Parts: sequence; structure tokens; C-alpha cells
Amino acid sequence: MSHTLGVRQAQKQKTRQALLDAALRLLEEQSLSSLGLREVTRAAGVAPTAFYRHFRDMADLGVALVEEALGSLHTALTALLSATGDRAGEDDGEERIAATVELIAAYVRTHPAHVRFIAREQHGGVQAVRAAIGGQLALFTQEVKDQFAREPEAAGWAEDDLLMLAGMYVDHMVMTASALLEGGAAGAAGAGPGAAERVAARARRQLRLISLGRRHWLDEH
Amino acid sequence: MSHTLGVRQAQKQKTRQALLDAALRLLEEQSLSSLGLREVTRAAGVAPTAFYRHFRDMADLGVALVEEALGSLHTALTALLSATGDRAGEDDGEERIAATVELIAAYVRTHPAHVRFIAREQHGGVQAVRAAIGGQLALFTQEVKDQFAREPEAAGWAEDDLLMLAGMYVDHMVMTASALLEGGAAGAAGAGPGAAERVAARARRQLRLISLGRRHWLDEH
DNA sequence: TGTACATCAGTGAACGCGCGTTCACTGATGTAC
DNA sequence: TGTACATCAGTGAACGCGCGTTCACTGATGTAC
Repeated sequence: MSHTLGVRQAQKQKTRQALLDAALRLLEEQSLSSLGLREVTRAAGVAPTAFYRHFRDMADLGVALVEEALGSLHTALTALLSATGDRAGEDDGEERIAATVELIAAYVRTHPAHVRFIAREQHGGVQAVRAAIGGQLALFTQEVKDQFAREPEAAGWAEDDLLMLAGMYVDHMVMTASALLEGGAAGAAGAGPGAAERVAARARRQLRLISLGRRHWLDEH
Repeated sequence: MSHTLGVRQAQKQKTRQALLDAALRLLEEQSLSSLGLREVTRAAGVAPTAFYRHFRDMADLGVALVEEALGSLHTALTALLSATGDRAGEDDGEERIAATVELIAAYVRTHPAHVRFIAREQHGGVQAVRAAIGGQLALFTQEVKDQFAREPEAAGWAEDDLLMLAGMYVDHMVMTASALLEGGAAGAAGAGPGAAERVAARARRQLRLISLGRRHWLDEH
């Protein structure tokens, strides 16, 4: 409650958030480049012209959505990295794998629309949004790499190889999140609640395989 | 020249192809759901109404583009699988890895717009197109799995694990193609011709890691 | 505390524009005899 | 081969509609004294 911002600022933030929420909801069934300004303002319950008080255009709103979506994931990811990093190497990594997949699954459960948005716009038709997502994911990759570098298993690894490994983990994370989304939607559509768990089990086996490759990386040359 | 189809049919095919080509070109800079019917017909040099002689709507054209894009890749992939399958296990897989990455790179070089389209619409805003791409990729995965099952290294592997492995290869293929696209575009933009080669080198190392994991998969339990 | 003025988030009317779709048409190609 | 009729890919005018953007505005909130 320190630094309460004025009524006017608070109301403005609320409208801005209403626009973001409305857009995110509409984006579950279409892509950003086909989303209309009037469509968003209508869903948010404000006049079309109010949009311009908050965003220059749809691309601008899209970038704001990227920050909203990946910001919260970033927090969770950092927590996971430091928590599991502490006990790296204690077992064969099975616990760490389970925790990672569960983190992703939890994020998908609590933020399905954000995940769908990121998956869709990562290669979507709006350059500024692609760049924003790419930048955030590169940041994630760097952090994962830094964590790996701190662990004993990283001894003898080239910088480049660590980055490649981190990239595989981040890519896998995004793909698993996207797959869980489809699995979850199929579950809601009556394909059974086991769909999400089957995707998760598959993701864990994939991580296990990568982990095995990692352990034997230095055997060759 | 057996079964020459009439002048009328031939002309119709030509117009249809002109529509597909025009759409594919326009889709390099936007997504399918924001692509207009008039935009496509204008670029193809026909009247707007001619569109309906060939496609019900844009989603229909999109599905046709999926078949065009993944059909040619399918042919190349089948050739690769049988060619490298013959000498599976001869070396440490290094040659096979190089051949795979080179196949992908060649495909991206010769069909950049197709690759971009698939990457973009795989999670895009048009349900029918997503389904078509998903179906084709599932088919690819099945074929890769069948090839693996035929090789001696697959002895002792569970059906499910083989499918997971094949899925990793197909996912990796799509991601590498997409990354090469960005690298290639960066090269054209002056970021140096080394960008594509660096992406390829990274892809090879990733395949090497997966291959290592594969070799040690049965060591555990 | 009260008053006078400034700020500015949100409004509502108006605009010109390109969209998807309909319809009756034209004229080259195909077919029957 | 020639003639009469059928087919149908592509045309062009017309439609109603929702779009993004502009503009002058209103009235609640903020600020100076």
C-alpha cells in the first residue's frame, strides 16, 4: 500500500488489463494478425477509440501480451532452476525431470490461453511479437545454460555445447506445453482425462533420453 | 502423354496453381487467417469470383497448401529413410546425421515459403489447416518409427518408446527447418552466410546427443 | 477546507475503404450426331 | 468433316457490412493557491 497510485491511474490500468484479457480470450480461437481493434474493445466493454489510449496498434498489444505471458513463467522457471539445481546429481535426475514436467503442466493448467498465444505467435504473422517471444526464450535459454554450467556434470563441456543443451530443454518445454494444451482440450472434449497424463509421461521419457545423452556426451571424441 | 487431359482441364489446373502460388507468396509475410480472398485473386491475376471455382474458402486453400508442402517433403523423407537405413549401425551414425540435416537444409533452400507456411500454421488460427498438418506429421512419425523398428538397435525397445523417439526426430526436423529459415533470412539480410551453417552444426550436435541417449536407453532400470 | 483551472481517459459521430459473396453473363471448349 | 447444342471456367457489376482512424467533446480526477 506504499505508493498508492491515483484513482485515475488505477482506472486506466484496469481498462488496459480489460483490453489484454479480452484480446487473450479472443486469441484462443484466432491469430493476432486477424484480431480486430473493434473486436477487442467490444469484448472489453469500451469504445473503439479508447484502445489508442493504451496501445499504438494490435502488434503493440501483442508485445504486451508476450511480456504478461512469459513474465509469470519466468518467475516459476527461475524458482525451479535454483530448487532442483541444489540437488543436481543426487539421483539419476528422475526427480528433477518429474518436477520440471509438473511445473510445465501446472503452468498450462493455470494459464492455458497464455500458452496457446505463445505457441501460436512464436512463428506467427506479426514480426514485433515474434521478436519479443524469441528474445524472451533466448533469455530463458541463457539462464538454463548458466544453471547447468554451475553443476558438476558440466565439467569439461564446451560453452557452445552447454548452450545447445539448454536450447534443447527450452524447445522441449515449449513443445510439451503446446502438446499438453491439445491433450487438455481433448480431455475437455471427452477424449478422457488421461490424455494430459499420457503427454506428460511421454515428455518425461523424452527428458530421460536427453539426460542419458548428456551423461555420455563426453565419452566420445 | 498418356491420358492428356483436355485444354479446359489443363487451363483450370493452371489457374488453381496460380492461386496457390500467389497465396504462398503472400503468406511469407502474414498468416493464413489474415489473408484475403481478393488479395489472393489480385496477386494471381484473376477475378475475385474465380476463386470459388477452385476453393470453398481460405481454409480450403490452406489445406491444399499443406498437401503441396508436405507431399514433396514426404517423398524426400522416404528416400532418406530407406537410403540411410541400409547402412544403419555401420558407423556411429555420424554420416546418417549429416545426411538428415543436409536433406532438411536442401528442402529449406528449395522450398522456403512452404517451410515457413508449415511452421506458421502448425499452431495457427485455422483449425482445418492445423489438423491437416498434424495428420501429415503423425504419418511421418509413424514411418520413422517403422524404419527404426526394422534396425538392429531397436531390439528390446518398447513400441511406445520407439514412437517417442520417432516423435523427437520429427519434432527436431520441423524445428531445425524453422531455425534454418531464420538463419537463411538473416544471411540474406547481411548477417553472413555462416548463419545457416551454424544452425546446421547445432542441429547435428543435437541429433548426436539424441543418438547417444538412444544408444544407452536400455542400460538403465 | 474551498475554489479555479488543467489534465486526460474514455466517448460517439463520421469518414472512406476494402472486404466476401450473389448473380446473370460470356465465350471458348467439349460432345452428339 | 461440319453443325447444333451443352458445359462450365472465368467475368464484372452490385450489395451490404465492419473495419481502422479522425476529431471535437465531456466530465471526473488532479493540482495550485
